[in-house]
Amino acid sequence: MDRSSAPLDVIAAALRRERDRVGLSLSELAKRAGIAKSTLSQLESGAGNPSVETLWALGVALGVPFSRLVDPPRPPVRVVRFGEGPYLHSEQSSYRAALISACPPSARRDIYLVTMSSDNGRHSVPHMPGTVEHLVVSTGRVLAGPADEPVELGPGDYLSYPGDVPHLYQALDPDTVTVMVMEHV
Amino acid sequence: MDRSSAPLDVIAAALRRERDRVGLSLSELAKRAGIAKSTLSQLESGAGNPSVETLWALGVALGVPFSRLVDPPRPPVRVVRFGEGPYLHSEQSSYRAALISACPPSARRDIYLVTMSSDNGRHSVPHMPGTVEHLVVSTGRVLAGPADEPVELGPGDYLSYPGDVPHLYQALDPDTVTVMVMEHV
DNA sequence: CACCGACGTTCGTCAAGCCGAACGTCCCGA
DNA sequence: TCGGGACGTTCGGCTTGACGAACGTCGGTG
Repeated sequence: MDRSSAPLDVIAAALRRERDRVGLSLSELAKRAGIAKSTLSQLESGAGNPSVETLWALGVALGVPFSRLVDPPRPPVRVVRFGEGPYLHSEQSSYRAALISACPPSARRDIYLVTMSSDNGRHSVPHMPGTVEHLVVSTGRVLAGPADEPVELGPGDYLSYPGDVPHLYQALDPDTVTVMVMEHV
Repeated sequence: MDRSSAPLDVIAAALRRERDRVGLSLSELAKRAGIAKSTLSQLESGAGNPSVETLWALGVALGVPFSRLVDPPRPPVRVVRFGEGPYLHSEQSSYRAALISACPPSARRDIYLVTMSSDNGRHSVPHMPGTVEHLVVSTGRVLAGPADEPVELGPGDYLSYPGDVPHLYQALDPDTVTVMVMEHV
């Protein structure tokens, strides 16, 4: 089987990391998870390809969500000043979306700062299946949501909807600003 | 092994669901994932306990993140009007954080709308390990970040930092509003 | 200094995942 | 009506994950 993108070594690292964060010995963790310590030893050394149940049991015993074991780690402090972000200009002139926090390798969300100076609106084609969009309006009024049931929003309002269907974003005032979280699941 | 909380049936259901969402036949999906269709057949029928590699390959072939296969489903459209959220009042009077999008059962982020009318600031104890906080300031100036290296922010500015260390949030102007995404992994 | 317990690793056995091949079913076109 | 193709399921085999037992190492103790 192709192991190029396989998370086996990531799992190995995560197991070690989480285990000594919790402060458990290998033997102790194995006992709590109900698996043989030989098995755990091999997994932590990078050998082997655990079954879902085995990994699940380890996640439970460690008190961490399953996903924590299959993709990695830790972020630094990061600041993006207003106007600094790498802006994605649309061919529709007035729309600008700044990607202020891109999805790290296997994370699950992007954060955009969307500015729009009123327009006939922006229609978006569906994104990846499972995507969810979250909007929080900062300034101005906005019409957004699934193409067949858009919602009008004002400052401070929040809206979420599936991103894997056609949807739209339309400024109703000049100079609107919205925070958008695109959640990839 | 204890199968009470094991996600095997969830996986089976997810595989079927995702497969016919994508519109692939069992044979076709097996081919693309590089696994035997007999294997896939058993998995979809709920039998068996796939290895991580097998499940990973299926996730890649389906174009869905790994986690999508071990925990379920889909969100509706949801709106929270400004001021409607369930506010978490702090003992420090001027701080209000509205949880506008709570973390679904096994998701990975909460979204808050934080309003603060200037104060001597709010110090927060560390959250769960692995937590990351993201801030986008809507109005006013804010001093926020890890307790040992806070950053001053203005409207539109973005900041992220580990949430599992002591950190602070302090309004520098009256009536500040910030969108905060608390990411649990 | 020898003993004992806890640690993590290694080894042989058994069970189970994964595989390819063969099978039964359905549908469409000759 | 028959044949071909795609579908999903079932059946031996080979491979490999998971197990318990035994092992070498380290620290603390009588």
